[in-house]
Amino acid sequence: MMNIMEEIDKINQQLRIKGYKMTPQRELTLKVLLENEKDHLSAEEVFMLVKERHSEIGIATVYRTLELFAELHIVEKMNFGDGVARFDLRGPDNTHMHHHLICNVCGALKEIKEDWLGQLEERVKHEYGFQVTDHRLDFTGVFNNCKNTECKREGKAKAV
Amino acid sequence: MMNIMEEIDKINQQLRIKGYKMTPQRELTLKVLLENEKDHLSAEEVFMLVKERHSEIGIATVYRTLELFAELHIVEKMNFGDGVARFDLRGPDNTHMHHHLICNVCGALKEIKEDWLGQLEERVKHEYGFQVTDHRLDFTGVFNNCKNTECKREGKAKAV
DNA sequence: GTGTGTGCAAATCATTTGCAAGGGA
DNA sequence: TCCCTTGCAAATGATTTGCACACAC
Repeated sequence: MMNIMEEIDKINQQLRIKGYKMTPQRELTLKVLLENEKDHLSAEEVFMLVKERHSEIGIATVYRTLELFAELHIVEKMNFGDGVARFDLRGPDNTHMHHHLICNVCGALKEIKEDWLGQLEERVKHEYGFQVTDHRLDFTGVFNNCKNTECKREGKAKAV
Repeated sequence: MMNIMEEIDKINQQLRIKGYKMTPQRELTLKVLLENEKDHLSAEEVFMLVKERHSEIGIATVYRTLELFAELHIVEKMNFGDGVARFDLRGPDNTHMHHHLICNVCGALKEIKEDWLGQLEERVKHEYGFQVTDHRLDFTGVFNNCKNTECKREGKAKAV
């Protein structure tokens, strides 16, 4: 993975190209996302983490920033069924090539950082006449080594 | 696909086993789901369709019914990013073996009624020590024959 | 200055819940 | 009777919006 400052620079450029500015709020939001890349943070979680370093920020700004990042394909807005939107950084080229394993028992969420769907996308193209631009693949189940039998899916999307 | 009355009977039994009753509201909700199997209806859409035949029903009942059906694995509660939960009937054994194609241009949603993930589930099991119980696979992109270039994803999950 | 970005508070919208009443075993 | 179920209205909680102000080019 790239250096955080490099990432920020690159996204700074992306913003400028589209006529947006890199503000302290946006930069901090980005840092928080980069530093917690493995967790799939909700807007509220991002807000609290940003607030630790920049206490004047308002939650509406975080929502607006995340929405902007989603439009620019910097992050992906996902919903794992716990009632809040969660934000997942995309890859270096803003590609989306990872999948999720979600443990039913402890709620842990692990990423598979590979793209397993090349063949299936070909199949979709030929059999269904559908040109794929993005995909989403989540597996739910249980980790063999999941010890956490009492806490049942408490709505946290914590990295494993 | 099975006869609607047979389906209802079967689900009736599932309910009884768990100590629940088949009420007119539940039966109508089920009928609406079966009759619109290809559309992925939201709770509000189900509510309006049920209301046409049973005008006294309250929307809370529909929410509670759909939640119950989801617990019993009769339907699956899904989120396609348009801000509402949508409900997808499961197969005859309450299995979940279909995938989605979502057109970015017209918003159409088509189901692939096959399970393409057997191999990948094996891979997850061996490489990640994760026992899969369910999965979700959505592709977004464009249908080659999508004519609908002006209407951009209006939030409807209409069957194609 | 013009337009973009921000914080605050109020508004919105889907969904959930409390509660009193209905109805079947 | 007991417990499940329902409709209504009110509550909830995440997200969005209106607005006045601040800031950068």
